[in-house]
Amino acid sequence: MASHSNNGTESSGSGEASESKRNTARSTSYDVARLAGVSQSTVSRVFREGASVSKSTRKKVETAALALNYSPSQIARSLITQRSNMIAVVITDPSNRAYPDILFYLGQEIQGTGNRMLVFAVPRDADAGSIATVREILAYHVDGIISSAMLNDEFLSSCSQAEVPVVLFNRTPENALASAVCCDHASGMDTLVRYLSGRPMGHVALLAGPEWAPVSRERLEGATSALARVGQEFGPIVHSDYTFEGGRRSARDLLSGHQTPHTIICANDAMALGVMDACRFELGLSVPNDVAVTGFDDIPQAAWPSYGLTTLRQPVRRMANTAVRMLMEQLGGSSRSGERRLLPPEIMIRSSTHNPKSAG
Amino acid sequence: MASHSNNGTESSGSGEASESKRNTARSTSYDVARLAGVSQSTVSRVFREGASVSKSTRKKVETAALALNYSPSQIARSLITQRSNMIAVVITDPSNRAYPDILFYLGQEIQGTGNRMLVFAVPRDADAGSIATVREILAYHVDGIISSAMLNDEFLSSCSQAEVPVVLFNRTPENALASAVCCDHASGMDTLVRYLSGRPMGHVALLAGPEWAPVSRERLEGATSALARVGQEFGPIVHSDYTFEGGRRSARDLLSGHQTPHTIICANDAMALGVMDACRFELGLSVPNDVAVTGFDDIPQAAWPSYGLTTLRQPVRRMANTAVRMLMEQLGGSSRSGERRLLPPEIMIRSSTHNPKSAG
DNA sequence: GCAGATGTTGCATTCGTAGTCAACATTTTG
DNA sequence: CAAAATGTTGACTACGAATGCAACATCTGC
Repeated sequence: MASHSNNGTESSGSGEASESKRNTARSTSYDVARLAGVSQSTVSRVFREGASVSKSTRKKVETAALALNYSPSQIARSLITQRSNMIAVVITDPSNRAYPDILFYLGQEIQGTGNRMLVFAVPRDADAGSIATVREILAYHVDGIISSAMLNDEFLSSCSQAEVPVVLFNRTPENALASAVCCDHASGMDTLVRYLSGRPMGHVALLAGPEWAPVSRERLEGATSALARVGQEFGPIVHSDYTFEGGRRSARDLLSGHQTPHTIICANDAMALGVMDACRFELGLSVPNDVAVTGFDDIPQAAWPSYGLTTLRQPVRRMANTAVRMLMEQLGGSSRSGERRLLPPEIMIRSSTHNPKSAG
Repeated sequence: MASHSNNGTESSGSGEASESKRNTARSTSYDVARLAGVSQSTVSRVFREGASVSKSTRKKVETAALALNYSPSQIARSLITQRSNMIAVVITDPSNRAYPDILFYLGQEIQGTGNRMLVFAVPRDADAGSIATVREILAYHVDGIISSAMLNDEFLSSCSQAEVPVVLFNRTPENALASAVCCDHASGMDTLVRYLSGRPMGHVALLAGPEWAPVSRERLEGATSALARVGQEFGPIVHSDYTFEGGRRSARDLLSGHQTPHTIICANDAMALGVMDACRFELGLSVPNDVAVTGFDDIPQAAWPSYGLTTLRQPVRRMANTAVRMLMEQLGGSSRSGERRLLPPEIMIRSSTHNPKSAG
């Protein structure tokens, strides 16, 4: 079936002395035009939406294009149309286990809009805002930017000047130069605390992530204000590193003192599961009878029977969908920059906490 | 001569009168040239490696560029240099939990080479090889392709014709049109079986993934030939769906018969952990005393104390590094297409199997 | 059969940068 | 100081597709 080597018309002999200068392996609209016996403009029109081409001409061109395995160069097209159909996605911090999922879902959603995802990985969050990075991104003429790293004002105003809309992912901008879609960590913590407060909570300890992590900070603040709101006092606040091991270590510290907590609210699941293992296998404590534990994220293993962790599910998929949609709306002009969208996490009640229903 | 956008020359502070003809938001090399009082060629040279520019001229240009927030357009540059500095990465099957990690590490590695990752997500593996997809990818003038989806010959020969090297990721091509880097599932299974055979294995059952999944097939075949090689008979082969739940169901089926296995070799960790939970919490069996269980992948929770799953670690990070390096070598001309690189997985011996050392 | 309306097509130009070549400036050498 | 070698710069064109405009073809109504 692959007979597309030298199709008829013997056109190769028609004074093609240019054979020697064939340094490009790709065929161009001129090649197609010559083979189809039309002008380059016509070829261009065949490959554009809503251009005026007669049926017979279109057929000739399509046949020629197929024979030459031609498709219009997005690069050349971008240059003239000022649209690249590429969306930049900025990520940082290779150690953050949330990024693979975020990247993946953003890729899916961007693909769904007919655009492509161009990935920029910056070593650390702090570097993300640098002027070198924004230059590099804008150099690719991307149509928009979705960033899960914080971007500073200089970065954002460069984008604004270049008329490239920016949507921040789980980061809250301080001005209207960017839109944002975030998980509503505070309302999530409020839901969780409200549920927990259906029974006596005893001493409450908080296990936060790294102090510099914005997301951890939001979760921590959400938890403390929620606790204050229901009039619940709370004990020590410990910072750890978001890992399973860190959770274990912190649990040992927390529970070896003389005033041990009865409830531990953790800033992510990995730490919460570490806490649970430390309780059960090292400290001989029962979860939830001696200690209630909660997490955040709802990673797959939180649902496994051996844990059954009560946690909050960050709606990554919907957040990705929303981020991409917001960007598209701005590109289409039907929406302006500066919009904020907060998506509430869903509470997943499992066996690591007292279930009010079963407690009645 | 067309007059390019005049961003500089007179202080743009209040001179927004030229707003009307300001159709391009980005400044170009002409703008910089005018502001610096040099030619466009000179500006271009300043931004290229190893070009001959005098010190004073370079300074003038750099100052002007900074003032106009200029950086060379990658798009225009790609058009003329025939190099885009973009690597296409093809992924499929959103349900495969391995993809986020692969995508992430590939992104990191590609970034490390000074290139960018352009992501193409195709709905199903079968569509990946379609001619429409390859057209789309080549339209972006990508310098190379890394695909974790199988690509057919038509796809590969299109790439070959366009002189775009292809590296397959965990897929074995049938010809020399593409290179490949794969996890050596067979040798991994061999290592695992050799380790297991240090003691009597009893009845051995195999829990495979979906029948259509190439990776599952390789793991299964690797296990059966390794078992045959050590003279170990093996019992039923069950196909499941790679999930925790599927593992649980399969364990119930396998272990409720009258001839129950003493060793279950699973094609991935999720299923293996499901098997372990079913054994312990539903069937009242001890792991490893009644049943030994092994997995594949070494997902984080395999190492957690409550499981301690013996498994094989797919070296995703090194595979990503290798894939990118192979691509770069082909781009640099120091290597040709058709190369195969097999990276052996690392065996992680934990408590879900009898450890020969502790058994002595 | 003809004027006017509509539909198709080609020419020439444009997008922003790289790179060739020739002109000019500067330094080195005899 | 002249001649040659070297260094620096600018004019111009190529890359590949999109598009305004004009030319041409076809169709409509009378």
